Amino acid sequence: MTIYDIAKEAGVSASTVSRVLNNRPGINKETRDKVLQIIDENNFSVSEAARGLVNKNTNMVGILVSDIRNQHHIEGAYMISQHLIEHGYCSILMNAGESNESKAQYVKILASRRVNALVLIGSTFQCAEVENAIAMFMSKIPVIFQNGYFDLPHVSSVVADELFGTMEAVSYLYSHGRRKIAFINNNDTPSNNKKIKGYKIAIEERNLPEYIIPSCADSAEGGAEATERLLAEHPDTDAIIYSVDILGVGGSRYLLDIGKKIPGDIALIGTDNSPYSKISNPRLSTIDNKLGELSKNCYEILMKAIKDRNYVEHKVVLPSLVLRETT
Amino acid sequence: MTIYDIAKEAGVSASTVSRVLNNRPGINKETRDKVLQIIDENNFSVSEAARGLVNKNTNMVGILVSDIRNQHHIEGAYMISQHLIEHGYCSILMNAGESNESKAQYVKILASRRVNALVLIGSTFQCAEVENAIAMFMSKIPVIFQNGYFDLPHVSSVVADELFGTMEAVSYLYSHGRRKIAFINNNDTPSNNKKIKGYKIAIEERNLPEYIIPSCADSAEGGAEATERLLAEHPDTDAIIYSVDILGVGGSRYLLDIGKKIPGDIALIGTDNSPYSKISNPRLSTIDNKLGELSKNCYEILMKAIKDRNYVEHKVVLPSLVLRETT
DNA sequence: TTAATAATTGCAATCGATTGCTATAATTAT
DNA sequence: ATAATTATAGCAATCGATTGCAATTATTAA
Repeated sequence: MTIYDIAKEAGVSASTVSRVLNNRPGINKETRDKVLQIIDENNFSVSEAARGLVNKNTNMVGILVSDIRNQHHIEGAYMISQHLIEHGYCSILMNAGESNESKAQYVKILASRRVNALVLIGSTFQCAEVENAIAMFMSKIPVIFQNGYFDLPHVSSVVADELFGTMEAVSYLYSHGRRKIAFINNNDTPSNNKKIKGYKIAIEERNLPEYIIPSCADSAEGGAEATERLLAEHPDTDAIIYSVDILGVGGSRYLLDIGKKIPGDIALIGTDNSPYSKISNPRLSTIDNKLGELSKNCYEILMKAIKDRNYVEHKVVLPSLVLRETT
Repeated sequence: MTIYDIAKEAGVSASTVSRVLNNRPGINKETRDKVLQIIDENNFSVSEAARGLVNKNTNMVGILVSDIRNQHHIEGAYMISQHLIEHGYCSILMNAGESNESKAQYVKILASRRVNALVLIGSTFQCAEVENAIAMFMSKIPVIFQNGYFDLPHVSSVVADELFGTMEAVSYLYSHGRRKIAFINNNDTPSNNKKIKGYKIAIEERNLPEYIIPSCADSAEGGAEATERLLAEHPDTDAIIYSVDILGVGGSRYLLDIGKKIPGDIALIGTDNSPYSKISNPRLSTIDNKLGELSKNCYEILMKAIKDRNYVEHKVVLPSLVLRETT
């Protein structure tokens, strides 16, 4: 069913139907009502694809998420897509896959769909492949990168200063008497690298020993296992910072199981202030990277950029410590 | 940049470019290479909208999720969209909003985008508004409803027999000596109603008292608060079934805080075998509704339905108990 | 050497909308 | 009653692709 079918039934031309559909002036009320009635009777809905073709505007925004199963990412994507819908835009939410090549591939797919803007959520997009894909296929449309940065003139960014966050955590632990502060990392991402860097700087500043577990599975089990590894290597550890909360949840569980007191023997700080940190037992202290605020900034920039294709902004938000039962 | 621009630069017609783009036979290798080179030099990507217009096929599938922040929903959506991508389809993932009207509205939006199929994830879609919207605007394309059922000839469904699951939980608790078994519900959804129904049947069968808390906030705090309410009303409660795991996590926390032994004094069973149930302390026993299996069935049906527009299937999967530390 | 066949490529219509311009009918002014 | 103006509605081109059919050229057969 097309506007021609509607036109025929209503005894008018397709132009008239189109004008009714778009509330254009200069249509007789009777004609308009008649057309509206036929549209309603036939459950007709306009093809956005055809409309987009002539308008050169798809009203679609691509949201690329590095791991859609990540609570924070999805929360950000959720906020953005809600706002988009309210403004008449439709969002194509995609999970970008593991490899850099596949991530770049998704950029190309969204370019083919001619999205009006692109939002990247997740630091793992920060790689040459994606940067190139954006430079090649998305150079004409606004891009907002949440949690990462590209040196491209039309790409806005919103990042948490994770280096600062981790430094704050070390600082807090130190000021409460901890001297053997460890860092347990899950995987190698630009975001985690910043955390490690912050940790190293803060540790070095205070002449403390560096206890780093560079990688482990991204799960409670992984956190438990890494904590076990850490203690085997450095039994005198008296504080642990985890690169993500879920590791801390598993870690605290393990430490309790082997009879350690938390925070008596060992203090624990996770990262991200995730739901896990709130419900874990004991409740996990955490570095709050203000992901909510990040997302909020992200869609605010997005909205401005959609209106004004040349709008670009770079925003940094400062993390803060949330102290609960593990410190 | 369009195929005409490419054609001009390559000194051929647009038809030729199109044939190269689609790997059609009957093009001289030299011509093909030349065209490919120009395409590459210009970072050209085909407009899927224009392509979809003539092919009457958008290669897009709509995935409507009732709450994208729900870990299970998003996991299902993730699995489906991964498979779609592998098969050359693009998925439009949308969060459908609270009200039934807004949910129906989203169906219409996706219809306008001319998706090739629609996946509904979440029992809350089971309402007249959405059913009507589908009957009106999506009557020609396959629809797969995960976790709910519509009496429409072209709508497939995949559901967990939650009634059975809750009955099993009661049965288990009863056979382990519990006689004051309560049910705590978060919100009023078709899915939860089935759980309550199963609870009531199983309770009645055994002539036990019905302890029901009909609603509470969908969070750990909500679960704690509801558990407190339950005990105020029925201090003799010796087992609780929660409509979702997160309530049980909050509940167990509260019970521990007031000095109850778990499972000594009170046994706890959550629902859905979510990550929360695995990491909570103590680890929560749960009714596993096999959401993973559900999603797997869902995309299998989806793939068949995309190939054969008339394919319809109704699948029921049986939940099972996962026993951990709270029973 | 000429006819027949095969290999390439282009023309033009089409998909489902939108819109500038023109044509016609209805009003109002003179 | 005629001219000028306004209100409506349609024609046809356009957006960026795809494809059946025709046209041209190259190749092979007779």
